Amino acid sequence: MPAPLNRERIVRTAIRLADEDGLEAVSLRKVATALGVGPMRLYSYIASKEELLDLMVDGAYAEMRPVGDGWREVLRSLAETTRQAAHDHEWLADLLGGRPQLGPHALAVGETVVARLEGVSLDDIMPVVAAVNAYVIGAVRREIAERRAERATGMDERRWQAALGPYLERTFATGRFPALATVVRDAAHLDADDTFLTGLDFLLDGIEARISR
Amino acid sequence: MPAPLNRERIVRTAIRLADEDGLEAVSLRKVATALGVGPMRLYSYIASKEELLDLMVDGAYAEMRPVGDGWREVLRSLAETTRQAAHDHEWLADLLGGRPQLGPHALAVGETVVARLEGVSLDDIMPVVAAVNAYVIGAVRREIAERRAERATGMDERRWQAALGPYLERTFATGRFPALATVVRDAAHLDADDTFLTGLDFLLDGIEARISR
DNA sequence: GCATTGATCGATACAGTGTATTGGACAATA
DNA sequence: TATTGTCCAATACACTGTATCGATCAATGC
Repeated sequence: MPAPLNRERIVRTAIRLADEDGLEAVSLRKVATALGVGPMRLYSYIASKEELLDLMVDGAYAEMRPVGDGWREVLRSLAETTRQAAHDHEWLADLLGGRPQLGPHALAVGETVVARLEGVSLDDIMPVVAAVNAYVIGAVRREIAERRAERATGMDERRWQAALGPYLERTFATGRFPALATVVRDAAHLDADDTFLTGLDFLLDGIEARISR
Repeated sequence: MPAPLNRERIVRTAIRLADEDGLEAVSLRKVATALGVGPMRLYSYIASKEELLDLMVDGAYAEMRPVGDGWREVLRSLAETTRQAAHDHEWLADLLGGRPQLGPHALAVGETVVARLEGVSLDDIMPVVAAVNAYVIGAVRREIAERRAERATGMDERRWQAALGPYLERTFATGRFPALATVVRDAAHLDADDTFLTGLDFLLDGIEARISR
């Protein structure tokens, strides 16, 4: 008999399974089997699968370490550490924003960020942090979704256009989306990093305008 | 025998079920039953449940009508019409951003937006639209998640603090999250509309700075 | 020391899921 | 008329989350 069962071991196992084979590989039976116990044993430690998913998310928050001096650096770091966590745990993109994050590690991240937001007035803190979080969640979801789509349509990840070229080419050939076609065909394409950072800078610039008002 | 079966009728039925009882009420069996056919019939029109979900999302895009003169109004309108769709179809919040949106109605929304973005240089269009979309998706997800949590913890939706007060009160009483506690306790609280619009304005302000450069 | 109670935990069971497969009815062809 | 091919419904499979029940075993009362 290995270490005794507890919430943390259950959550760690679930995270491992999700890292390896995606969120749909996380079933209570599989988690239980990986731990060498019967499925019903888990219900001594968690109330439902939903709670397990919440605990997994909070486990991911435990890896996030926002740092930096000054509000801009801190918010940027919050964004990047969240994005990094989603890269390490792609299933996080499916769960982020899906329900309020009130676990201890999520609150700890929030505490660290808020505590370092010098120069931001009390009433501005919530809207500012909420906006950055919203942007990051949306951006990370799209990024992971694109990554999966690329992976699904052959292992080519060189360029969007090459991957789903046939479909888009055909669609644009109908002439129904001329403006869109021009952008996709002729505009410069940023890579994932630059896209993320560019959007983040838009937001931080806008926040700066408010802050220093 | 009613109208003949087709994709559109299947999707409309699935959307109705999701509107009424949430996304987890959408099973192929239930959709089929509502249409008076056997479950397997649906596979003549859709390849999998995932495809049905994609079609539902594209169906929601069909209701979005971004309008306005000038890039700022258009982007604001895009944000608001997306948010409105998620209010009309809460399940949309669960699906938005989860996979690339390439259906005809989603592309049509993109076309409308891009076509109206006068004054934005070609290379800026994609990052700008992507940023607004990312923000909206994240913001809407959080908003819907909060709404559900409020609904779950009793029908009170007056104030966050009142709804999950006990848990937060207890947590803050530990003194581990002093900065967070101060913000939650003492800062002004915006309602959902203002929170959404404030964050959106941050982003649009930041975009404006770039555009007019 | 023995009987009884109470908690603990595994196995079983249930209702539901997405979807593969199979078999039969019917239309079109030879 | 015989045969082939197409369509569609029913059955079946493997799996899900979780309620329930029965047995095991420790602690308690006499």
